[in-house]
Amino acid sequence: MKAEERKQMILDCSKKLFSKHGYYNTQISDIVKSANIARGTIYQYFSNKDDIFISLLEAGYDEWKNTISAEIEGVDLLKLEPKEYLSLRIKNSLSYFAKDPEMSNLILRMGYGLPENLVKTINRLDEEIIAQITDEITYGKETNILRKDLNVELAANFLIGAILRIAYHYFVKNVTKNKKDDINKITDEIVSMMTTGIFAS
Amino acid sequence: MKAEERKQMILDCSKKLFSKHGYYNTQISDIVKSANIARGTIYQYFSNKDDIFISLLEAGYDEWKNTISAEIEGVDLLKLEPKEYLSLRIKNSLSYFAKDPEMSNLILRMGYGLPENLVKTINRLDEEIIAQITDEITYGKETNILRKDLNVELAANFLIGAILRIAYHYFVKNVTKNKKDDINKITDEIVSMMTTGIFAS
Amino acid sequence: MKAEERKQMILDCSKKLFSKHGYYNTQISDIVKSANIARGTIYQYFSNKDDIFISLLEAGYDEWKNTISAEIEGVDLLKLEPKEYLSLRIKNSLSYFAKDPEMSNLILRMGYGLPENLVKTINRLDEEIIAQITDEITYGKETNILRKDLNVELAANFLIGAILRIAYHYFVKNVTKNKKDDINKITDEIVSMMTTGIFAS
Amino acid sequence: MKAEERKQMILDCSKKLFSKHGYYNTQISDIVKSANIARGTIYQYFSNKDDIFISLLEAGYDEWKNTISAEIEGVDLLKLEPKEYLSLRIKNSLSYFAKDPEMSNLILRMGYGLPENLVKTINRLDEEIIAQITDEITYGKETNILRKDLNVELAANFLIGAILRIAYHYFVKNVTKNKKDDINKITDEIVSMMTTGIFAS
DNA sequence: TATGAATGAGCATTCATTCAT
DNA sequence: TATGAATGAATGCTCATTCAT
Repeated sequence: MKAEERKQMILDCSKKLFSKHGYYNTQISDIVKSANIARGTIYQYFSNKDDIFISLLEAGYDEWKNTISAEIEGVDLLKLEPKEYLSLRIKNSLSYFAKDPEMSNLILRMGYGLPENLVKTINRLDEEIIAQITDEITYGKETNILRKDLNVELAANFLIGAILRIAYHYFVKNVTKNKKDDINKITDEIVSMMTTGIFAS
Repeated sequence: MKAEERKQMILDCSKKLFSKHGYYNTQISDIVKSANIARGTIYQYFSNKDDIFISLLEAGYDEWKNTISAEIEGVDLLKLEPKEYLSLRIKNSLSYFAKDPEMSNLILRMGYGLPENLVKTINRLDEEIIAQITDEITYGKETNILRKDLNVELAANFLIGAILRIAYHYFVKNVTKNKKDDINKITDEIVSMMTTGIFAS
Repeated sequence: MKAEERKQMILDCSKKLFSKHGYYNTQISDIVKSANIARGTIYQYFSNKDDIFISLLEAGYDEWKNTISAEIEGVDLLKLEPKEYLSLRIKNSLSYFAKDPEMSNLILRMGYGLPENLVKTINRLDEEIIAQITDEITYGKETNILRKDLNVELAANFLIGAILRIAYHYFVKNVTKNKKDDINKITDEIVSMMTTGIFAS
Repeated sequence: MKAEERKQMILDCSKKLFSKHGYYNTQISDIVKSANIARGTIYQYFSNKDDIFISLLEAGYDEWKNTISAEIEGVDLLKLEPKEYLSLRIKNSLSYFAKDPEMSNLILRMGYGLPENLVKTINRLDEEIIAQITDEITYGKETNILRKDLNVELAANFLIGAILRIAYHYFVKNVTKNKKDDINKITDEIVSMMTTGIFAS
């Protein structure tokens, strides 16, 4: 087996294991067993455990970005209907994630690298939150406040995903000084997007 | 110091440390040092390291849910303008996260529990994705496709948060059989929400 | 409750636990829970864990010795038939052990204080040895070498008990210089006892 | 050093230490120090501390059983005088224990696995019991009840070993319902063996 | 005398990485 | 280049004992 092939094989095995058991619960010994190579051999291809994980992530993000761009080549953005354009972009991303659930898990899941029982707890708590939102959206549909054709499950995940990301971006990663103002502005913008969308009329 | 106070103090110290260094890189010895108690004392209040982390998460989610609900009490949902209602709900959540960034970090950040250098890599890759989306939104504004008043940074995070969450929900957590159909349906729904919002006209 | 009564109650609880789980697997916290007293109280009656165990053993051995002697008082040794005398002595000891199995366990069992799975292993190995001896005694009876009325199970335990004790006494506890001579002499004496008994003809 | 040799060396070092200090007071760190290997190396050969101890016991019992059987091969049991046969068997066992006192200690000693001071106490109490029996046997000889040529020390250990083993077997391990009957029967059998031996006349 | 929270030394085990062959 | 035995720092948890109340 060629060096490049072998390196790729190690990455494939690692992806499976990291995705299934998380970073800390995947041991080098698991990887070498799965790849059917000797313990030391792995260090001929990667400088350490981190290096493997990072290689995977870099490759995953790269492919994601390429997937997004690739199919847009040859399409004149300005000739596309705006909605079609957005649609195309979203479809590309979703296709990428749908194609490779293991890599998607590495890129998307929260709390990877935690012990299994903690992950369970997190999932349970998360589901409680989603349930609450789901109930409200259902109620909104019944009372004719929300569109009858709204997919409740999807809308709930959409909203929670958007809002949590924003909360993390503005209040954890970049802590702003004037939070109160921010909250109002941010809220208004979200509401505005959820009301009239993002397109110019 | 009363037992309840001491337990709370341990939780506070743990929250700081878990939030800053993640689950695996926070050692029991760090916590006891920070709480200025003896190694064994912590096991009088918690049965193990997991228990501390779980206690924190449970409390955090609880407070989040209470924050959401609390201020809605006494408000007649049906008497509120739909947009006002949505606004109130979002504001409550954001307020909660803005108020306690450490807990927010535990609840919101992806990849907690990973070694610090991996988190750095993830953040870098994430930023590259956001940059790409940001560019496109900016371009969309310049070309009058998107609303001139759109906050680019916020819209980018909004979109990426919503889409990643949905990708995780449909393609990692609940793997569907007919992915192709799903992708199309999901995409249409997202586009629809981003175009005409979620409200009944 | 009087101090003396309470001390006795602690000893009773300890005896049960030590007998059931061994020295190392009986924790002070188990004892205080079982005795329904506070953690610190136990140290008002005993200086430490060892002290409790030793107190139990001392009391047990004392009672054993008393049981042996007690019923002999008033009996003129020389007026008793030799066999009756031996019989009385053995019966007294057996009665003592039969009366208090928990204490007997503390005094008699080999390997107490070991983790449970080790004890299991020891028991298994011991049974294998006994099985081997049992087989031989059975064969000896069938071939008319041994008395037809011999209780096989009892004889096997009798022999193994006697021999192991002697081996321990002469070769572990008091290591002798001239082992070869010793082995021969010891063997002869055992055979002699097993042939014509211990009594003067 | 070959793998098999190294494993054996670890076992040898462990045997010494377990025999000297007992199971609980022999630490893994003591073993690795004594074997002059790294802490982790021991776990390449044994899965845990128990495993080492069990390996030792299994090997010890195996060798014991082999020692017993080995030298009997080629000897026609039926052509041997009964006493010679018994003699051979006992000699074999004693030889085994005399040859390897450390292993013998693991197999024979009561209470291994207890803290050193407890073992001391047990030994003291045990000696008191033996002293009492010794005294009586001496008296029996002086009064011509017991054979003049009886080795007092040996006979005392013989009797106590046999009786304690039987007590443990019948009253601790297999608790019988009708103890009183049992005691009488057992006593009679013991007395019978100590009077006319085990052989068919 | 009784309490039980606090203590902290002690220990088995894990696992990424090295390096001689 | 491949191997896999050896390494040893690191860590969560236990539990007998103390002591202020």
